[in-house]
Parts: sequence; C-alpha cells; structure tokens
Amino acid sequence: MSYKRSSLMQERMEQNRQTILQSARELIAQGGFKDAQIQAIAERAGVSSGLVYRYFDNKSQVLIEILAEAIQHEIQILNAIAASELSAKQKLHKAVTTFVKRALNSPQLSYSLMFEPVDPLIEHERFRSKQLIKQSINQILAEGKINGEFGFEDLNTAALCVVGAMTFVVIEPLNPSKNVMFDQTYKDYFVKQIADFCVSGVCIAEEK
Amino acid sequence: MSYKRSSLMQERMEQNRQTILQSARELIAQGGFKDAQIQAIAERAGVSSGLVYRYFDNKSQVLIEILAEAIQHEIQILNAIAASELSAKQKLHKAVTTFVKRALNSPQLSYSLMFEPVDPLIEHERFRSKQLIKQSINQILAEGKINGEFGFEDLNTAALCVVGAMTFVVIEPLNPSKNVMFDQTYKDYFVKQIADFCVSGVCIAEEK
DNA sequence: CAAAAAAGTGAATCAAAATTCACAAAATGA
DNA sequence: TCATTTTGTGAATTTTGATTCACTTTTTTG
Repeated sequence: MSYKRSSLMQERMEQNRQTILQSARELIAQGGFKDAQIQAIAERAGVSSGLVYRYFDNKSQVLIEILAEAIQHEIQILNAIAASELSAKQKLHKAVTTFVKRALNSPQLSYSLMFEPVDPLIEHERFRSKQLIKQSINQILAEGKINGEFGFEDLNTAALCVVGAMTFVVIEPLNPSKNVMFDQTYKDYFVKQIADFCVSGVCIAEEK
Repeated sequence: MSYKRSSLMQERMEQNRQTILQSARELIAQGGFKDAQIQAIAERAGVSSGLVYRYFDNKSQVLIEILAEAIQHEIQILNAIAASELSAKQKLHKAVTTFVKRALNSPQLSYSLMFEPVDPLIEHERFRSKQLIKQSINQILAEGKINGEFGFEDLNTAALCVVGAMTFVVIEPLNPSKNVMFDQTYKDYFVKQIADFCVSGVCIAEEK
C-alpha cells in the first residue's frame, strides 16, 4: 500500500525544483525581485503556479534558497583566495577583482541578492551572508595588518569599506542609461581600478 | 464669484503639506519605504488619507519630493566643500566625513533614499541625485589629480569608489543587530576611518 | 446670512499578487 | 487492470494597500 517514488520520478521532481529555482533566478537577473512573481516563475518554468507550492512553503523560501546558494558559492571562492599562497595585498586585489568581475556578469541579480529589500526573512539570510563575506575579507586584512603590509587602524571598518566598495560598484551598471555597459576590455580595466582603490585604501601611510 | 484663498488658509494648507511630508519622512526613517503607506502617513499627520491626494498626485510624488529635497541639501553642502580653500585631500576627507556623519544620523532614511527600490519614477529621480553627488566628488578628485595630490587612473571609477564607500557604510548600522550603534566618540572614529580609506584609495602610488 | 466653492473625510472600489483548494492526470502497488 | 496515492493544475480566494468619490465641513463672496 505504501507508495515509493521511483528513481525516475525522484529525478523528475528534482528537475522541477531546479527549473523553478532557475526560472526565478533568471527573472531576478532581468528585473529584480519585483519581477519574480510566482505566476511568472511558474510560467517560465513551464509548470502551474500551484506546483511551486508543492516544492516550496512560500515565495520567500524560493528566494532564500537562491540567495543562500549564490552567496555560498562566492564565499567558497573568496575563502580559496584567502587561503592561497599570495601576499596579503595580492590576495586582497584578487579577491576584489574576482568578486566584482563575477558580480558584473549579472549585475541585476547581484544587486537584488545583496541589496534589494524584500522581507525580514530574506533580510536575515542576507545579513548572515554579508557577515561571511566580510569574514573572508577580514581574514585577508588581518593577515596584512600583522605582517605590516597594511596600515589601516580599525579592522572592522576597513573591511566594511572594502566590502562596501566592491559590492557597491555593481550598482552602477544598473543605471537607467543601461547599455552604457562596457566591453570586456573596459570591464577589466574598471575592475582593476576598484581593486587598486581598495588596496591603496588599506595601505594608509601617515600624515593627515 | 471667483474664490481667493486667504493668506491664513494658504498658510494652513502649506502647513498640511509639510506635515504630510514630515510624517512620511519619519515613517521612512523608522522602517523604510515599506512602512510609509498612505494610510500610515495620513494618520500620523492627523489628516485623512484622501487629503493626501489633494496635495499630491499619488504616492510616488510624495516620496520623490522627499528624496529631491534631501539630496539637494546634501549636494549644497558637498559643493560648498568642493569650492572651499582646502587642499584636494582635505576637501575629499571633509566631504566624506561630512556626508557619512550626516547620513548616520538617520541611517534608515539615508538608506531608503539612496538604495531602496520603489518604482521607476523614483528610480529616475534617484539617478539624477546620484549623478549630482558624484559630480561634486568628481570636481574634488579632478582638482587633486591635476595638481598631483591624487594618483588614481580613471576619474570616473575613482569617484564611483568614493561614492560607493561613503554611501555604502550607512547600510551597516541597519543590521538586525540594531542597537549595536555606537556612541558619538566611536562614530567620529568610524567616520574618520572611512574618510582616510577614501583618501588613501585615490592616492595610489606605483607597484602592483 | 445664504449660495457657491473649496477643503477635508473615510468607506468603498480597484489592482496586483500570493496563496489555497477542489479537481484532473499520472504513478504505484495489488 | 483497478484502487490508491501522489503529482500537477489553475480558477477562486485572500491579502494588502493605493486610489477614488459621494458626502460633510469649512471658507469665501456678495
């Protein structure tokens, strides 16, 4: 009498789940959270809106899962850099470069995940995420501070500035003046500037 | 037969208008745009919701007016600094310090005005605003670049980084872990760090 | 003060989306 | 294949908030 899902069924369902998430991601990437409505997500995924609720408790859960997954990925990358063999300066430069470059590949998605307000549940998840990113940067900064590469005073504030600069710049490409966005060459140049800025920022010398 | 408002009436109406705007501002300062609902605004202002529509075409207009007013004020301040007699470094330091310190007086309001998505109309206004702020900073940076105080490469990107750092940091105090927020002394210290970071950031020397 | 005009009210209406749920289709187990 | 369980559907319901508008009150004018 008991019903056992065949592995084929199992697979199809997993497929559905992923398709729904992917649709939502794409919609967010195009127009932010405001465009990721259940109807739209379902439609794009080729399923009924009701089905979304078979797979997720509610809309927030869909978004949270997307956020968590995305950030986890970024954090892995940052941590790998932090753990590498480079100098602190090089690590910082690379961390910023990598993060910004990746974010610029889908600015709207990045922006939404990092900034766009939605609801308290998501805000909570986002907060944890940001903490983790800051932690990665912190690690690099602390190391450079100790070995004398960096000259900032307050670790936390420095990390905040770095994270601020590197997350903020993804907002720029979202300007109404859309397609202003650069070709790969300019993008590389742009990203390097930002990394340079951050590295210089934490290499404070003296004077006022 | 034509009706002429007495100056007293005129005044009362102006008063109403301002009260509505002020209520909206306060609500935004407390909980962001999401808490600034017409009902709530009207209630707090002690008027009926319908009256709001006698003074404003729609909700967006209320918010736009608040945004425009606030930003205009900040821009005046920044421009005054840009036009003062200090060195470029000093100007930049002061601009960042002043802006951040002011923003930290109501972080939620600042955040909402600067970042929180609402609708395209407001987005448009916000875009203009950001342009103006960046312009102020640009002015300072350009001057410092010419006279050799600063060593960054690309003016626009440098300005973006500075604006990014100085606007971003206001987001931090919005953490769920609310009341973490500092006393005046720490706040001053915090703000100085940020300004130092920005100044250093644009004083790039050489090396990689 | 009475008529006309404008300001003020707030319940009713509208709109946009999320969520539910009665039902249909498909899968499973006998 | 038939009964049962699960998956899938999408129209109906609910929710939340902006906006309208018929009506009341206050101002102005003559």
